[in-house]
Amino acid sequence: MSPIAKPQSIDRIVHEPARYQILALLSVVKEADFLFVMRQTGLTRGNLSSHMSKLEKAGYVSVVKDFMGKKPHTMMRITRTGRIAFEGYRNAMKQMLERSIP
Amino acid sequence: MSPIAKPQSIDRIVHEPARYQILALLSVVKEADFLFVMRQTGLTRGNLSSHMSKLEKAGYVSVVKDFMGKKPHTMMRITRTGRIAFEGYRNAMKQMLERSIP
DNA sequence: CAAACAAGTTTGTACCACAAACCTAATGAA
DNA sequence: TTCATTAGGTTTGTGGTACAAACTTGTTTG
Repeated sequence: MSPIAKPQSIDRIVHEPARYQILALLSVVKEADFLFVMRQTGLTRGNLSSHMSKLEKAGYVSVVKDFMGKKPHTMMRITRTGRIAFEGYRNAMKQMLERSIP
Repeated sequence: MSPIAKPQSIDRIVHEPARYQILALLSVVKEADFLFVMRQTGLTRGNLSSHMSKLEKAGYVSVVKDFMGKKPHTMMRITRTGRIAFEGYRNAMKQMLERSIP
């Protein structure tokens, strides 16, 4: 009966605040383009790009690049897996924050 | 009126789950020795040692080394600053987890 | 044409979490 | 006594990471 249970299975992909923000945003819209996400989250292009890669590699978002007129245009969506991971993280963290602290 | 507010000021010292665990434990006891914290958290000696250093450097815990009989004995407590940081983190995270998600 | 801009990607840097190796003193076996 | 093991930690080594700055590729503007 340990008073402080272990925060087992904190998903490190979601645990990073910048990525949490991205997932939180994508979880409330059908899709969003790169610049929109950049402005909403306040991330720089470089950071957003690398966080997006990590999320994509984890299968948490899908990215579609096409052209809008003649300019490249990157759209992203949260995947089913990503949504499950996001919700799982929220629940795990809520438990951790409530647990056994007077 | 951004739907996803920035998780401004997530304290990175507390944000690491291992350190959160340590602070959570220390927040409910007057003091604890190294081995007790090690067993409760499940951390290895090495990891606990380095996390303790980081917490001490941040001023979040105080560490007192003396001898118990002839063996070294390390006691730690959470500081006032540490308790404030810990509570602040919990509040910030709770807000982040509740905020604007349907 | 050249210079500036748009939309991203890659590189460089400083840090970090964890495990493995190490250290110092005490104890146990022979 | 001498050698190995244990106790209680600390230091080092490694692989990874977040962020900013530099770069890329194509387009628009003067």
